[in-house]
Formats: sequence, C-alpha cells, structure tokens
Amino acid sequence: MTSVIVKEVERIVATDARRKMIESAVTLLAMRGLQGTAFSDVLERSGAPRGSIYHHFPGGKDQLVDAAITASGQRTVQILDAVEGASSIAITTYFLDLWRDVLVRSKFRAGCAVLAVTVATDSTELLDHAAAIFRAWQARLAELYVSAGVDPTTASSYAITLIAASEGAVALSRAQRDMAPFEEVAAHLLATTP
Amino acid sequence: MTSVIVKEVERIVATDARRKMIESAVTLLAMRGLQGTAFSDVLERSGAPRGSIYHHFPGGKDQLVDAAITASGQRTVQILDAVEGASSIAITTYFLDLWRDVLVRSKFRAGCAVLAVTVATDSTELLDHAAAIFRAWQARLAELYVSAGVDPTTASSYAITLIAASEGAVALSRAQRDMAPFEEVAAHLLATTP
DNA sequence: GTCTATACGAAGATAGAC
DNA sequence: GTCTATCTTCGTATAGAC
Repeated sequence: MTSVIVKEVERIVATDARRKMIESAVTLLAMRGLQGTAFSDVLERSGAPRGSIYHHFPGGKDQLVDAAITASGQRTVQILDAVEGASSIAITTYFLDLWRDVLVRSKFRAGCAVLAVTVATDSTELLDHAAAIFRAWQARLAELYVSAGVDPTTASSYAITLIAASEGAVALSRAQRDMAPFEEVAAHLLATTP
Repeated sequence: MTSVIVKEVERIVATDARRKMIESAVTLLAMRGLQGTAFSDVLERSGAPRGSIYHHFPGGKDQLVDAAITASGQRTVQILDAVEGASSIAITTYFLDLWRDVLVRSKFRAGCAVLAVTVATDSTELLDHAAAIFRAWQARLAELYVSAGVDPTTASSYAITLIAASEGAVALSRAQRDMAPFEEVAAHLLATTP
C-alpha cells in the first residue's frame, strides 16, 4: 500500500513537470514566437517526459500556450506589488526595468510571450486571454499611479501608453540587438510620467 | 523570332507575379506571423504558379520574407511624403491613421508585418533588415517634425516613441478586437506631440 | 518560366503497453 | 503518469519534363 508521503511526492513531481513545461513554453514563446515553439523544444528544455504532454494538457498546444501566457501575465502583475506605495516615477522606472531585464538577460533574444502570441494567432480564445492579461497590467499600473497621487483618468491613459510603448520598444531593440531604441523610448516615457 | 513586344509583356507578367507574391506575403505576415505564413498560402492568395517560387526567390522563404518586409517598410516611408510641410500635430495624426486603417480594414486581423517577423525569427539577417526599416521610419518622421519646427533631438526622441507605442497599440487592439486600446494610446500620443 | 511529382523532415496528435 | 510507436498532416525544397 502506497504511503501518503509517497503520494504527496508524486503529486509534487507531477505538478513540477507541468510547471516546468509552462515555464519552458513562456521562454520559447518569448524567443521564437507561437509556431516557432514546438512541443519537442518544450520537452527538451523542461526535461519533462514526452508522454505527459497530453496528460497535463489534453487540449493540446493551445492549452499549453494559454497556460504559458496566463502564467507570464500573472507573474508580471504580482511583481508589481513591489512598488506599492512608491512614487509615480519609481513605478514607471520599475516597469521599464522589467523589460530591460528581459532584453539584457536574453541578449536580445527574448521579448514578450503575450505579444508574440497576439501577433501570430487566429484563435479568439487565445486573443481573449491575451487581451485580459494586457487589461490586468493596465489596471494594476493605473491603481499604483492613483496610489501615488495621480488622478484616475490620467493614470489609466498613461498606463496603457506605457504598456504599448514598452512592448514596441522591446521589439525595436530586439531587431537592432542594441538597447539604444529601448532607452530612447524609456527616457521619453520617464520624462512624461504623470 | 520572338518580338520585343512579346518579351516585354513576358517581363511585365513575370514582374507582376513576383510583385503579387510579395504583396501576399506582406498581408499574410501581418495576419498570421512568420511561421504561420506558408508558401502554399502565398501562392493561393497571389494566384502565382507554384513553379515560380524558387525561380523568383532562389533563397527560399527567408528571401521572400525579406522582400516582403522591405516592400512594406519602404511603402510606409513613401506614404509619409504626403505630410511633407504639415504641422507637427498633422504628422502624428497621419501616422496614427495609417495604423488605424490597418486595424479597421482587416477587422483587427492584421498588424505590422515587420513586427511579426521581429518577434519570431533568429535570423540576424532578417533582424538587421527589420531594424533598418524601423530606423528609416524614425529618420523620416524626425525629418518631418524638424520641418514643422521641432528641434532635432526632440523630434528624434518623439519619433521613436511614436513608432514603438503605435506598434504596441496595434497589438493591444488586435488582442481585444476593439479600437479602444489603440485610441487611448493615440490620444495620449497626440496630446504629447512636440 | 511554369508544371507535376516527390523527397524529406517536422510537428501535432493518438493508441496501447507498462 | 509515463513510455514507445505510429499516424497524419503540412511545410520547405528539389528534380526533371514541358
């Protein structure tokens, strides 16, 4: 009879395999795009067993991609908790730092997984979820700016512009493999912070 | 003996087939991304004969994609000639209109072909060409703003921010299949026009 | 320049044993 | 939950006739 402890270990390992697959998918989507991300790559990178794909993701690739962008989107929202109560400038700086890190640490090979999916899918379901992620970012950023004393309308307007411009700036710097475009946009965004 | 006229007609038809393939590739890249754009789709959409792909593009898919983003990028630069001598606000409005048209006319199914390639390729050659296109847009826009009386440094800084924010805004509105995100970013960009 | 046919590989997905 | 094997489809690319 299998002990409770063994079962718990098995659950953790299983959860871990699923989690690793999702994390690998996030990275690959950010580097190679939607159709450029194959199951075989996800498995190789995550070390997960081939047989477990359709166990964890019976909905196939779309389900894995969905889980990946959701995880990536939620993590970004959570990371923003660190600037709760900070100044307006500090919030903008922090958000730009997140993207700067992605570019620098990947040596310009990675961008935003959610954007990559958005520009390469027809699935209304994936688009809906991508849109929800962007709205969640905007809502969280706006909330932070309001806490910093910005009026709600300005906060919301600036938040979405910050998101759009950051996404674009990351892509421009990826193309050029140089931080210059990103930094130029970042400077402009900081200078116009509410 | 084949007449000069027949030869000229043949040249035009050939050129036209090549041109149609490039145009189809631009549209498909903007809608489905890099790997989502297959030769079979390009042929179907352009009506070009299957046997002529490797005749016109011996370098294969990369060469076709390269020609497509170059054509798309150059057309954008040329279209900007229409606002030569216009006011700063008119220039910004015009550039935003270009992207608004892409979204509306495609019913949110299309975005920017150059961006789609940028986020989905490892090819340094394609990345270099994408970067060159973005720089050409920036240079042309900055030039126009300077003509409108803006100082060169501000013009350059605003131009690249406008490009980055527009690219991001198009993606956000595509995800949501609604002009709202784009219009919110557009309003902010217009309000901060130099 | 264009056609058909086909090679070749990769990718998503499924089946059934363990 | 995981493994191996396999099916099917599709994509790029090439060969050779016309």
